[in-house]
Amino acid sequence: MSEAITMSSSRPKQRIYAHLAEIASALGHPHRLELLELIAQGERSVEELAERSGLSIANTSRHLQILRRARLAEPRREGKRMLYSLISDSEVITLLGSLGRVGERNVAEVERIISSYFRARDALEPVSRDTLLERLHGGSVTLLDVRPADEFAQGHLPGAINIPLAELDAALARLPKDTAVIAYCRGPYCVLSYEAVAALRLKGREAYRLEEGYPEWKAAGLPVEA
Amino acid sequence: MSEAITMSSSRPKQRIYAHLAEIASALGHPHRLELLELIAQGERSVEELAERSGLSIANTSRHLQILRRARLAEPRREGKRMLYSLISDSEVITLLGSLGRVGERNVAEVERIISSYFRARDALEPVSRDTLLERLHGGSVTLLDVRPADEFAQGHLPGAINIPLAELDAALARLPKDTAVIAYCRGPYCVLSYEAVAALRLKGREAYRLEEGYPEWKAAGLPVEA
DNA sequence: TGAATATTCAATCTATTTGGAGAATGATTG
DNA sequence: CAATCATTCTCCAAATAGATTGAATATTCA
Repeated sequence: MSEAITMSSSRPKQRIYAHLAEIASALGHPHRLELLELIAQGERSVEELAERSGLSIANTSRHLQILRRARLAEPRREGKRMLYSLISDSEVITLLGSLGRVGERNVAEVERIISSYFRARDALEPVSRDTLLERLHGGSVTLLDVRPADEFAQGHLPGAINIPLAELDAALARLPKDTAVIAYCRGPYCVLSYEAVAALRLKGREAYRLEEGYPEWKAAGLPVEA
Repeated sequence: MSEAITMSSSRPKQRIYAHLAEIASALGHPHRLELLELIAQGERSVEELAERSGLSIANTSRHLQILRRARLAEPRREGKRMLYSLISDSEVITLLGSLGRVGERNVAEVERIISSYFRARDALEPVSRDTLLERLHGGSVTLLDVRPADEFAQGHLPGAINIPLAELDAALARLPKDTAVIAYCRGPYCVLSYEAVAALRLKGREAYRLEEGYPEWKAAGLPVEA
């Protein structure tokens, strides 16, 4: 029997798989996926991450340690704060994108949530990156970033206007009335842009949602403004 | 405070992340990564998987249930056997590839194992898919599949000769003496082809390792033979 | 030193891994 | 059709690992 060989009980492979499993485990908790989405916008302190994710500070810190040990994120100290960022942002964002694609394709409920919430029938069908580039080139379109101001400040799509979702009603005047609006936010599962589009449509504006967010744009190597 | 909005405590997102976390958790154990590598060669029964992974049947079955609930693999019944296969093989293989790339890039020890074991200095530097295609086109190269015969039978690269690693010494005659050999096996971390190359070089043959395996080739949409 | 941030600890609760025993399912045979 | 066999799944029990909170402990700044 060639079992000893066929069995592939090889040391180097198993050591590699042990590390890869640690990375996958680190992605294996909803809170950590959300933390990664937040960190992907730019470096952020533990306190901010706790506030935006709704977790306690201690728990946030604990989760961050796990991301850190798996080499997905890394902190740097700035005064009393620890600012976390992704380690190879574009590789990590690609990995998260791939995870999402498997979910959308293989898990019926994910597909259901996406098509019922993020891709409403009619004209809410999201705009792809290529379509956006085309329409920006054509001219008459306003690109709207609805993330909080500090996330916008750390990087955004070239030419985008920042109006955080909470201020959208008050700041409507800053959006040209006669051009279509394309809104984006943190990523494919972030609902800020979805809600912005709904709100704008209620006001009679022509609005669409970009199907990806700032991190994916940046990971694709497209130019960003800071 | 716009916390309720900024906090992104949105239902649809959290439901999606719960599913994605389940998928990631399913990848979060070395044994399951190895099972996936085996399943990626083609459908396989619980017994075969247990034998090749070195796990007990009960444990193998348990792990397979987890892959099943995460919608990464699926069984079909054939007589008394349950044959497991990947659900969207090319998406799943892409995900595994992306996981591997993050590991190679971010985890120093993974990079170390790979370059010391899989990429020995000199001429053992692995051959890329493009190089393979080029050299196949050029003619004088023998493509060698060193996986077990049943895996070969379920699909292999066009024109490949199958000599399972265990039989390599005995079957040396089947390899043309004057052309270089490029060997491949189950995937980037599979050691069969590595050992085949080492063995062939001991016999004075010119041999190289393809840096990817059959599943990656197939997932890339390239033609396969069965 | 005191205030602000982040990490670690202790405690608790829950989930995962594993082998072994046995149940369930489907094939085979008398 | 019953009896038997092969294969897979489930349940059990013990060990291990993970998640969460509040309290205690660093670390830095003023």
